[in-house]
Amino acid sequence: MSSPCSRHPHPHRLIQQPLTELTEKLRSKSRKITAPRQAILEVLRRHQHPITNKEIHAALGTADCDLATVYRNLHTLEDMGMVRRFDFGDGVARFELLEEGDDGHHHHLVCTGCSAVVEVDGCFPTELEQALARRHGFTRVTHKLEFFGLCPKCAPAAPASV
Amino acid sequence: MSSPCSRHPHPHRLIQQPLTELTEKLRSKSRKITAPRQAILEVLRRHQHPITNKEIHAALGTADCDLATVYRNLHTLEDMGMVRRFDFGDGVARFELLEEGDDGHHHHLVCTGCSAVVEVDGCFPTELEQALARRHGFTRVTHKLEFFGLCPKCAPAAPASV
DNA sequence: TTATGGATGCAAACCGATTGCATCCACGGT
DNA sequence: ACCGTGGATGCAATCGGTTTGCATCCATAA
Repeated sequence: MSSPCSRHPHPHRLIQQPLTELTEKLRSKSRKITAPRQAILEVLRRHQHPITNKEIHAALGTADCDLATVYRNLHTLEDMGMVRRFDFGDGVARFELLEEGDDGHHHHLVCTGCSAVVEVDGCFPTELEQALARRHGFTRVTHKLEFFGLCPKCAPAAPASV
Repeated sequence: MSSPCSRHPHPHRLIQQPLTELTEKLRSKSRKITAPRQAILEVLRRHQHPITNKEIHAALGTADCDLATVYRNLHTLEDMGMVRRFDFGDGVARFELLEEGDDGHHHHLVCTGCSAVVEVDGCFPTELEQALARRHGFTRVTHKLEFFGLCPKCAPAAPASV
């Protein structure tokens, strides 16, 4: 359901820095290395697709902590640039752990049937984004872009059109 | 703050069908033409940028109705294809009235400072979207895309970079 | 070892949005 | 022009995701 596409690997999502390296980053910014934080980072490390606060909380297992703590820590990690927040338009925030030096800017292809997620490499409208910024005098322009569709498994019985 | 760019008009947002034509569309789908509905359509007609339920409710004036009625009617209008829902990522739904025959697919450039909105004509990643769909076997692929940045008025005192 | 400020647990609050239910009224049928 | 009916509305309760106030706890530096 959420296995990466084998023919078109997305390496930036598969390799992950070890936990110690992550906690070291916490230490370097004088944030405390607590049990909930380590557990949350461990969960994030194991997931290559955006994951919700609730899913993180559920995946903590024995290292359980309060849901509010999960929310607070994801804010902290986001502020520190260690995770990136994604919005699939369903009113639930999702997060991905970032590699060192990666700003995490990429997009997803989400199945509207089963919620399967494909990581999309590359970013398209960069030139158009700059033209847009210039035209309207905007600065620091970025964008949010996500794709939605039906995955092969969820394709309708009588396939209509592409 | 929200005046359309004069050098690059966005006609699809400026002309609007008369109210009678809108209510006629309601009648044709056997929905009742009620006072709240007319008032809501009138408000939508006057706004060329996406507007929230709460903003619509506030703009009703004398034709006031319950906020829940606004929510319900926007669902109805969306189902009928008369309005399109947009998501600026702040957890609040926004709506635009659609022209006859327009599916409303377009994007926005939103100022993160003052929330000014510029309508963006044209749609970019169509070819890439199809390539993406093909590659992963997805069908009926669409996308959500919105741009964010700082408008000229909100540009920082010491401008950094584009 | 200590003290100190950040982190946590718990519960309440918040906010956009939805819904159950009684009442109301727009509209087709007569 | 009048009825009857089912959709529409008002009101209040509810829901789900998220945030926050506060007392307590504990990771870290001194």
